[in-house]
Amino acid sequence: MPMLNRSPATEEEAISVQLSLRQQCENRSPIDAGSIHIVAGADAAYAREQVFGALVCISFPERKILDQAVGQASITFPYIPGLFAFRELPVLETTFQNLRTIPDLLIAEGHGYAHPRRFGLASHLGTVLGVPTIGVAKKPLTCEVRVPGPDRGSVSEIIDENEVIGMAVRSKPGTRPVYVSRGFGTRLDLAVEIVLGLSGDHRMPEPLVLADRLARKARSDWKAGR
DNA sequence: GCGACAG
DNA sequence: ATCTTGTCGC
Repeated sequence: MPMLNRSPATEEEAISVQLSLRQQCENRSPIDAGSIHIVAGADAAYAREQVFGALVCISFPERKILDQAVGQASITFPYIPGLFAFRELPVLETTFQNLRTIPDLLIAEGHGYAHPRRFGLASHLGTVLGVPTIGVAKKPLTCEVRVPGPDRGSVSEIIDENEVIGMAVRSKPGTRPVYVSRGFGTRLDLAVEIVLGLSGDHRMPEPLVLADRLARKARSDWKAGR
């Protein structure tokens, strides 16, 4: 089954795609925490014109690795803040096809609703795959955030245009907070709950740490064999 | 116009 | 994200 999706040719086209898919995203009713048993993390690593994707599924809340997959693609879109999804989406879709397990929830590295148009990578990926998602980013995108308290579990709201669009979460003491938002089929409170349930050993939730390592390994394996 | 700007 | 050794600090 060939993948006929092309990357947008212009920024304007990319933005209109976001505005269109956003409607579809908002249609999906949110899942609840009780239905989450398998959580996946998604990440990518770059080498020149190649990008390597990785997905790792773990059990929740036990954190046992259940399945994982990698994928490779050529880069087809530049990095533009606000349009980041168009850079990583193709390889993550390919990687998802290589996965044997359908996760109950997918964690993307980047923002979901906490986005200028409320449709970041996490929202976009979830909408395209039909899998509930949340976004976890290392930095806020557009708006500044109050700093949460020093204790693990402390949170502060990310507010834009008088709306709470995400949460800064102290996932590990002594490190900078992570920026959490809902994606496709999820709510912010659940997103925060999951992040706190899967972090602590590291600042980022475990599935993202594992996916990051796997993507880097896929890249080094590729470099070694050429 | 200038600076900011997920990864 | 990536290019990259040593180094300051807990």
